[in-house]
Parts: sequence; C-alpha cells; structure tokens
Amino acid sequence: MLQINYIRQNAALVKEKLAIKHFSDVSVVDRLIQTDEQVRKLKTETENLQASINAASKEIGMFMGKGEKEKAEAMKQEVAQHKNNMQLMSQQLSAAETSLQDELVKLPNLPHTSVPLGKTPEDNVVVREGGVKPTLSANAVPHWDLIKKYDIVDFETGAKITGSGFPLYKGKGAKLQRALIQYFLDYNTDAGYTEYLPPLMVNEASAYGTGQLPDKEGQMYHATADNFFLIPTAEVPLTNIYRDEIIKETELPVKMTGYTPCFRREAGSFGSDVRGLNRVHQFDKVEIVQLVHPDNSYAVLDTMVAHVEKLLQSLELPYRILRLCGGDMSFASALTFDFEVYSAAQQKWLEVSSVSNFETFQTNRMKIRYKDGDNKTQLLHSLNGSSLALPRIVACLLENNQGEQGIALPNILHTYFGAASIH
RNA sequence: GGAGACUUGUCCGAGUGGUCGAAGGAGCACGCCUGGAAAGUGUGUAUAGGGGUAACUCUAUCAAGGGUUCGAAUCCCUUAGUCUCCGCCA
Repeated sequence: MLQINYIRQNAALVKEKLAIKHFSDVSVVDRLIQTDEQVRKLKTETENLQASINAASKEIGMFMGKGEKEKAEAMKQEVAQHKNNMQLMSQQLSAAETSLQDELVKLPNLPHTSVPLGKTPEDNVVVREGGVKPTLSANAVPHWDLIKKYDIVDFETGAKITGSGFPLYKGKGAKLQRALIQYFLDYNTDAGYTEYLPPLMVNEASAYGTGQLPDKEGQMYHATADNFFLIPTAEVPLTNIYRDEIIKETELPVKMTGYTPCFRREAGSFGSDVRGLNRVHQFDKVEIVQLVHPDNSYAVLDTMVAHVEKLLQSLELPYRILRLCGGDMSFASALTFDFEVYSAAQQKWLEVSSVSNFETFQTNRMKIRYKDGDNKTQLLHSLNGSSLALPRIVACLLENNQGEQGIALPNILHTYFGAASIH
C-alpha cells in the first residue's frame, strides 16, 4: 500500500508512475488527496472536542472527591452537550477514513525507474540468456507423453481424487519432487537463508498483508467455515512472520526460505497453457524472502537474481531473464525479473521464477519496520523470489534430457535423486 | 466438541471505576564509581496519529471489537489466543 503522505507530496509523479503500470483511473489520486485533507481536518476537530471532554471528566472526578456534588452535576450537563457533537463528528471521521483506506488499497505499487514501458508480455525486456538449447531427435515428445511413458505423474487419477490440475506424482516422479525440494532448500540455506515450514492456510489479515486481499480472493482457495485461505505461495506466510514487528537494525537483513505446496485456482486459464505440468492448481515451490534496509534493496535484488540464476545453471537448463514491463508486473511489485526455462519439445519458454522488490508496499500494510540511527521507526523493504517452482522445471528436465536410455538428470541431482537417470 | 482459568509496556509483574500511559523489578542506553571489569549508583527507556519552525502539545492504545458511565486496564457482551480437565483423534 502506498503511503498517503508520499502521495500528497508527489501527486504528479504518482500519476505518471501509475500510468506506466497501466492503472486505469488516475483521478483517484486527486480524490485521495481531498479525502485525506478532510480526514485530517475532522481529526483535529474531534480530538479537540475529546480533549475538552476528558478535561471536564477529570474536574468532575475532583468535585466528587471533594464532595461537591452540585458542581459535578452541572459539569455533567455540559459534557452531555459535547458528547452529542462528538458522536456526529466521529461518524463523519470514520466514514472519511474508511473511504480513504478503501481507495488507497486499490492503488498498485509504483514502478521503479528502470521498469520498461509496455503493456503485454511482448514488451518485457530480455536481460540475458544462458545455457544451451538442446537439439532433440525427431521422435522427441512433450513432457505429458514422457510422464506416461515412465509412469511418474498421473493426472487422471489426480483428477479422480480431487479435480483437474491436481497431479498425482508416483514412484520416480514423487522422488524427483523430493530430491528437487531438498536440493533447493539446501542451496538456499547454504546462502544464509533460514528455513521455515509454515502453515499452508492463512487468515484474512495475512492474505491482506501481502496483497492477495482485498482484490484477488478469486485466485485463492477459501475454506469458508474458518475463513482461511490456502496459500498461493510461501511468500504469504513467510513475510507475515514479521507482520507488526519492529526489527533491530543489527538483525538485518532477514533472509527466509521455505518449501510449501502452492494452491491457485487459476480461473480463466485454458488451452495449451494448461497442458501437462505447464499450469496446475497445486504445485510445489521453494521460496526465498528478504526484509532489508531501504538503502540497499536494489543491490539485494541483484544478489537474489544472481542466486536464482546460479541455481538454474546448476540444473543445466537453458534459461533467460526478463525485466518485466509496467503492464505485466504484479500489483505489489516495484521491479520484477522473471526467469524462464526453455522447454525444448514444446519449443516454449516457461516461467519458473519471479524475483521482485516490493519496496515498502507490503511492509506498509504489514507494519514491518526497523529503527534507524536517529531511533526513528522506518518501513523496511521486502523482496521475494521463487527458488524454484517445480512443475515447469520438471517439464523441462524431462523434455530436454530425453533420450534412448531414459531421462538423463543433471549431475547436481544424482545424489539427491539416488540415480543418474529416470528410465 | 464440553467445562474452567487466563491474556497488562522489550520481558516479569502490581493494579477491581477518577491526574493510570499505567507501581515495582529485570533488560537495554548513557553517565558516575573502577587501573579495567563486576557489583553499586544516577538518569533515561512504548507505538501510531493530529497540530506546531521548534520547545512542545493533543488524541488513541493494558489481546481485538462493541457496550454501560461525566469518567473504564478495572463493570457487561462478542470474538481470538494461551493453559488445565473431560471427550474424540493422527
């Protein structure tokens, strides 16, 4: 959530930046500033009134103490008057505050200056490519055929148990998931991230904190009896660990990692995008999250990008890194790099990680702060990224490494998987 | 699921209607003491917001929300959480 003080002082700039994000109604900014003015005016008036009521109450207390009942009674009459006004005014105030908050929450984060202009995925900028695209033999097939051939993922039975998009991993397929999770977590903890195994359902306050609510509830599974949401990413529980906390500057940066299944309704998706493991409702992902000093969040973003890049290199997959354009970035992000791997049999780039700096957008909602040198409380910056999402990595490993002898796995996985190939 | 006890500041802990933002202690910070340290000792030590150039001042906050009252940490209601006992259960 943007800070109203910032909006008030930088109205023109805010409008400009919202336009880069293709936010439709820029006039909201003017309305916000108006409402804010009204709120502050009402607030001052209400508080002054409250102050005089408080003072009168104290006097009544003193009169009562001295036994001067008549004087006390007289004062009570006076206070009763004030209270009527008070009630009216505080109703107006809370109405104004509610509308301010409602509008404010709808504004997306402002894009960083390095964000490319553009509206669609085509406008994203390729930062660099790495790895080598394999040359497949003529009879190479996509992963949805390979998983059947080796009997490692069973979509039909998953659909029978739950519904479409809930894959059932089996045998070597299940073990490969376990190997990848274990490897990714080891890789992250070696880099200084603390491992967590968080709750997979969150309450409303948590979903609100990372920006899933109020607007995107349609993308989460909702357990209505208890009003819990199944997490769409570990980012939600991990970042919320520090909700309403003031972190000592000496404890920065906070680096967290965690494996969780992720649940996404993905309403409206269709076509070849959803074939096989390309897009599913439940998938495994290892996430990294950092809470850092505002001064170095962009340096940290670079280290996180390098961290994920090295991980992809170790898997020996062809990849590219994209700098997302204003129109393709998420609501809460100020700058995002997407990682895609090349799925050779589909001849398609598949997104496997998204690394973002949210600056103070999430921390403002969650009140995650630190004390600066002057002992002032300041908002931290939050960042996160996937490291990594599994299904498309698996799709790629299968497709790119298929051969007569089976699926040859990259060296790094041999020990984790307990074999060099799936056959 | 049933019954009960509880939830106060960074922590422990007092406070059952009137200068209580809250005693006392611990911790922490700074100073004194010391050759240095410990001990001792003095001072300070919440958060958010409004107004003010500032000193400062006002408002809110004793789990959360609502109510009673001129006045609530204190009384009432609702919700959440913790603990104990019973039931059920991996």
